[in-house]
Amino acid sequence: MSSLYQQFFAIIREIPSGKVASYSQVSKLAGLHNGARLVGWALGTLPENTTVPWQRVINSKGYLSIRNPEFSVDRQRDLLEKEGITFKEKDGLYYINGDFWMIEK
DNA sequence: CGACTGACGGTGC
DNA sequence: TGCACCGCCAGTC
Repeated sequence: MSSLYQQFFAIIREIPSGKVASYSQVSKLAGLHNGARLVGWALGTLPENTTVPWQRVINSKGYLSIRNPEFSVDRQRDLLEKEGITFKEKDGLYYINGDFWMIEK
């Protein structure tokens, strides 16, 4: 595990319930100019039973773009709805309203 | 060791 | 408005 992982995970753990952050925002907080892909890759290495709130990290458009079967979109949406976040649906894709960003875009 | 890839994003056309 | 291209860093082949 490189310290970069720890950076990402530490930041993600600080996202409050009911709020979300984008991959880009997380990477910037970790000191990278644009490490969005890295954040996604790092999250993909998490075990299924991780304590990291991975569901609170989404892409900058507000869409859930997860593809990993261990962490499906349905599961992510379910977890976030339990935290009070509401979704809209379009063409089979789910996206948030825009009032749930931990950091303004 | 080089090329490719990834839960992405910004820029440019 | 939508799409193609490039960059970000680490891991794998």
